[in-house]
Amino acid sequence: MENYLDSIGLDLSDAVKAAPALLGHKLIFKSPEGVTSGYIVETEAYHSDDPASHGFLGLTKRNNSIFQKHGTVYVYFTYGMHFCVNIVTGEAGSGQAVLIRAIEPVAGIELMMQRRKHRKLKDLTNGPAKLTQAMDINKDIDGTNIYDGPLTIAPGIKPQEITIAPRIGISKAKDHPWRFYIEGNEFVSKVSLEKIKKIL
DNA sequence: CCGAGGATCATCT
DNA sequence: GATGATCCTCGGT
Repeated sequence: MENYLDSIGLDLSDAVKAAPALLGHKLIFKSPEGVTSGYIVETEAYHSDDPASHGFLGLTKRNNSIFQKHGTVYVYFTYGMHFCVNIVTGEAGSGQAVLIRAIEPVAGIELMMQRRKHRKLKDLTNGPAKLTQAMDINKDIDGTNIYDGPLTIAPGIKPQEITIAPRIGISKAKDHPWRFYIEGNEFVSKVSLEKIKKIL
């Protein structure tokens, strides 16, 4: 057995398959200050034929890593102050990824509290830019790989119920129901009124 | 609880 | 010059 990811056969061949498959797994980041981790409770898929995907318009300096092999970490900076982290999926060059939108804090909570100005536990990592702030994830790890980089995936919890809902925070292709979250988890950024369907 | 508006800058047109 | 895969504060209900 090579590592955990191979052992569970995590399917990163397609963003829409990988997004729900990642739910429940533990996201671990080793920073110089210490290790922080949390269960992934909310994701969004960005497919290659998707106008909302950063890979849609082709290769640029900023999105280079979304065109690398699956498992590559793609971090981008937006709104002048925020970072968001993605895990690349599919064939190299296809330009698709899964955005990590929220996690449930597990380890390094004190550290995350400090970085988040001692906000309440529930406001620590319930949003894509909040979790990167709490874990201190930035452009430095853009292009690293979850198989051997500082950001990795490990065993976590088994979701009892997964809700599929429209993506949020974007202006294009909002209609694609490619947001996934663990139903009932209080660290999900925003519970949707429009629940397309539920799967186990 | 909820919605509106501001912050702030890399990237793209 | 405009935009954005967001967050926070503030004001109303």
